[in-house]
Parts: sequence; C-alpha cells; structure tokens
Amino acid sequence: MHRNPGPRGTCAHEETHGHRLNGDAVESRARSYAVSKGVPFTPMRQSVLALLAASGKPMSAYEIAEKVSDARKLKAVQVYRALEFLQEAGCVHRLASRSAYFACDHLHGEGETVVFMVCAQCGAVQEAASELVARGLRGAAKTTGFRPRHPMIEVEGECAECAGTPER
Amino acid sequence: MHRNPGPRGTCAHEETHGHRLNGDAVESRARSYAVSKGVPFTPMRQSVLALLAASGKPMSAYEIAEKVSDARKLKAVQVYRALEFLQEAGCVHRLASRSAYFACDHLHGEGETVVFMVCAQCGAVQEAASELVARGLRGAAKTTGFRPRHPMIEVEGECAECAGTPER
DNA sequence: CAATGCTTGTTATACTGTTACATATGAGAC
DNA sequence: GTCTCATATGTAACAGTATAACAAGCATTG
Repeated sequence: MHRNPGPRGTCAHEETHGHRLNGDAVESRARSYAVSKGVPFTPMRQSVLALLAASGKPMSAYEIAEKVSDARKLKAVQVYRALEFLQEAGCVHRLASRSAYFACDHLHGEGETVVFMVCAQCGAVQEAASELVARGLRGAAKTTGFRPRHPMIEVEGECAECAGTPER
Repeated sequence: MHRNPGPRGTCAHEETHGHRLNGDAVESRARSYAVSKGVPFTPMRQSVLALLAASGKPMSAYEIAEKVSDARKLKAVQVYRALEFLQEAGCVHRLASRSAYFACDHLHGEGETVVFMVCAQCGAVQEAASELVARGLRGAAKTTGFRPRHPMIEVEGECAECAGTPER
C-alpha cells in the first residue's frame, strides 16, 4: 500500500489515500479545533462536515446548501460560514479548479506539500503528500527567489476506476 | 509546428522566466495557431492578447473588458470568447486560484509539467517547468493508478520583490 | 447570388461568493 | 436572576464570474 522509494537524504515520505474517509475521525478533529479556539462545534458545522464526509467527493457550496436536508433550506452564506470554519480546522479543503469543497481526514503537517488528484470524469479526489514534489517546487522557486506559501497543488486527470471504464 | 524542448530523460531541466514577456512573440504564436486552425486572428483577439501581454499580470475577464479601451466597451461574454481562443492557442492561461487570466510566451511541451508561482501580494506570476515536480507527481499518482492529464499547477507565495519590500 | 461557416453583438441567466444588519444564544460578571 | 459581551444564525441584497441562446454581420466558396 505504501510505496516508499526513499530517495536519499531527508526522509521522503510518500503517503496516499483515496476518497474513502473516516467520518468520525474528521469530526473529532473539527471538535478539537473548536475547543482549541474556544468556539462551539455547532449543528450547522456538524451537518456540513457530515455531508461532505459522507459524500467523499467535492461539492459546491450551493450543492451543499441543497443537500443538507434536515428540513431547513440553507442559504449559501450559511454554508460559506460553516466551510470557513471547517477549512480553518483543516477538515475541509477548497478545490480552486472546480470551486468545490471536500472533506479530508488527513492531518497535514506544517511544511508538507499536498497533491490533490482530481478525476476529471467522476470528480473523486485523492491526496498524496510528496516530498519529491516539494523539493521540485523549492528548486523551481529558488531560481527566482520565490517563496511558496501554501503548498497545496491540484492536478486534473483520470482515476484508475474511470480509466478502466472508458465510455460510460 | 510545435517545438519540443529536447533535454529530457532523467536530467531535470529547470527553466524559469518572470513576468516580462515578449508581446510580439506571443502574438505571432497566436497568429500561427489561427492559421493552423484556418480561423482569423481578429482585432478582438488581438486587443485582448495585447492588453494581457502588456500588463504582464493576471487580470479577470471583467477587468479586461473594462481596459480594452479602443473606445468600445466590451461585454464579458466577448472577452470570454477571445480568452477561449487564446487559451487554445496556448498564449493565455487561467489561474484557477484567482479566476484570472494571463499571457505567457513560453511554449509548453506536450508532457511538460509547468509550475505557476503566484505572488499573493503583487499578483505577478512566474513560470517554471520542473522535471523534478513532474517525477514527483508521477510517483504520487502511480500508487493509486491516477493518470495526470493537465500537469499545470499553481502555487501561492511571495515573489522576491515583494519579500524584499515587506509592508508596502 | 446563395450557401456555409465563423465572428460579433446583445440579452438573459446561472453560478459563485461577500457585505450588511437584525436576531438569537450561550457564558461569564454583577 | 439579569446584564453584558462575544459569537452564531437568519435574512436580504448585492458583487463577481461564467455560460446559453439567438440574431446579425462578413468572409469564402460553389
């Protein structure tokens, strides 16, 4: 499961996981963050996170608003507020390439460079932390003095499942 | 007629250039593309490209519509149409993280992995083609069978100029 | 000329995200 | 208890981004 090519020097840790995630784990991380900030983990936040975690795929804020169907129809702004909290908590990320949000149970380290691989067909997201990519970015940046800030990168492509099912 | 930058293999070729670009070069590439497609390189397309090339920074479609100031006020939809052509021609890229478009005179090879470094402060974009990043992505993808399609990645950070001028 | 194919002009609309303000709720201070 | 304060929620309006649909223009070609 874990490939570790281990190119010399600093430990290159390559970890990958798919879109099946542990809802309880991600929620407990959100709760911890709420406690650390002294703010409540409200039902609103819980609902949005639970929906994203259960879906396992990126959703737009308006999709979320529609599908958080505990009777009440949420307004987009409410969803955005919940998402803001969840992003701060590190439980949810935004995919700029799709203007969509998805839950993630991977606790990202401080300087870690995370790669989000987005399937163009089914929308599933896989994450991987790649030290090799991180080094490549640092190398590219060094020549111009650029300082990478949020090393979160998105790559479009085709997941294994969709590649195996060409014309659906 | 696409030139394909040769040095490949295991050798990591790192090429970088800033946001000063050659307006004539990028326009002639657009013209070549137009010829190859048998469509005209119209004044509309020329204006949008010229503005982007002269600015050297990413601009939103609506900004472009305002600033293409040859008397006529462009509608957004017209700008989007021009941008569509220019993106196909490879002269303009879209920055998903900012919903902005910028001109680029770098002819990207087929399987090349390009890194766009976006300064969070001034908005300037620097490009670099990194073979090391490409290898990292392939490695990360291989573990899950993911096939990267459009290896164009965006990294936010701080450019050397802005880093040297902390509070402007 | 007529037909075709592409570009442009115009209107409308959908999607994404934020501002502003009123109200509610919960925890501590008195 | 109740006052106060900070935060969360509800609501409306709006700003910004992007596309759809269709009419009209302008080439080139048969």
